[in-house]
Amino acid sequence: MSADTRWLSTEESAAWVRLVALAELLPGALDAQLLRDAGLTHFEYVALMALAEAPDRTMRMTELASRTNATLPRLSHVARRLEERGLIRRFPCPTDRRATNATITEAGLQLIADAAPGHVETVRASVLDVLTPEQLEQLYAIAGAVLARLDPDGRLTATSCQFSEGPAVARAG
Amino acid sequence: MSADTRWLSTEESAAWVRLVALAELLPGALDAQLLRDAGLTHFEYVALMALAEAPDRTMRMTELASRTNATLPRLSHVARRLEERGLIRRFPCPTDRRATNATITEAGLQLIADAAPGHVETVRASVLDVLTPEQLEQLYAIAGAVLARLDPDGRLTATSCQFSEGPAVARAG
DNA sequence: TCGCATTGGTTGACGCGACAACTGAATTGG
DNA sequence: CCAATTCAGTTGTCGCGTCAACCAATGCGA
Repeated sequence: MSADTRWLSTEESAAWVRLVALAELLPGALDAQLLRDAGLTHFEYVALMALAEAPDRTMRMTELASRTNATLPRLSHVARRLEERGLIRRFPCPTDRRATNATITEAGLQLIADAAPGHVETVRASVLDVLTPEQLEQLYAIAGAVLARLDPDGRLTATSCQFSEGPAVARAG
Repeated sequence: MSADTRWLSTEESAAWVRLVALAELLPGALDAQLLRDAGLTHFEYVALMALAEAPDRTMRMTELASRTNATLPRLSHVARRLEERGLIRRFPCPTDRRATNATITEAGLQLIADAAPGHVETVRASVLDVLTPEQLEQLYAIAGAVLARLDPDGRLTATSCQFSEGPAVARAG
């Protein structure tokens, strides 16, 4: 154990404290709005959105877990609840009988289509609209660098949980 | 309901996805290291550190909750566990008999003193050391802007959970 | 000084996520 | 072609955080 710890400078400490506060408060804010307006956790929303954007609206559990930065047990629990609510369906994969495929139902598509505008509004109000275009780019780079450390193998880091030109639902519906 | 939702641009979506992934993965990483090496949640660590740095190593529950971005019920539960472990003590405030004061014990001071180097090491390895000084400044500004939205009244946003020149424990012990 | 709203804090119930254990299917090595 | 390992997924248990309800003390208005 090295006794020569490099303690944090004032600037480092200040930035770190704010990042920690952000990481603490952001998830709660997202959950609060979505639960209130759509009865969905932010994680559930992201999972449903990922399915909606997938080919055939279907994805393997493992891949869905990767795309949503979740462990497999966690996804399994969430999938059971979503299935009980009729928002997704699960069925064994025909080519690999170990695997399970999940598909979003019409009810699920409808729900996220209804939830999307309010969610995007919240994301804009709480984050995107308070940043300049340069800051947006900086955030992209900074988060990318940190994620490279937190998820070295890059197996996680969902590539998409939003939309550039409207929800996939609109195109797929 | 305004039907004219401003969907996310490609740049916005990319930055947002990374921020969400960061907020999802960072807390788990911090908890994992601290639990493994010190048997403490990151939240418990922050709370103990706040007490260690407070005058008389004592703070009102309400203020401690503010400084740690926590709700009062959450802090109350955590405080009970910490007290059962002998890391803090609670006693009624003499001047306001509604209030409760919390004090960190010697055992608590010892524990965070032991835990601090490893934690700082993790913070450096996963975040600080992968950012340039400019990025550190950018992160400070970006997180500040977002926090102003998430916590408009500014009641939360702990001002310190780290140290510029070594842990307060060293000075106070 | 009485009545009422507010503040400070605790408690209990519930839901979600982590972890470990487990099942069954596929792969690999001899 | 069988044994051992790995992979995909589910389930049960436990701990933590949220919410609502609650109690006690304080402040405040009339």
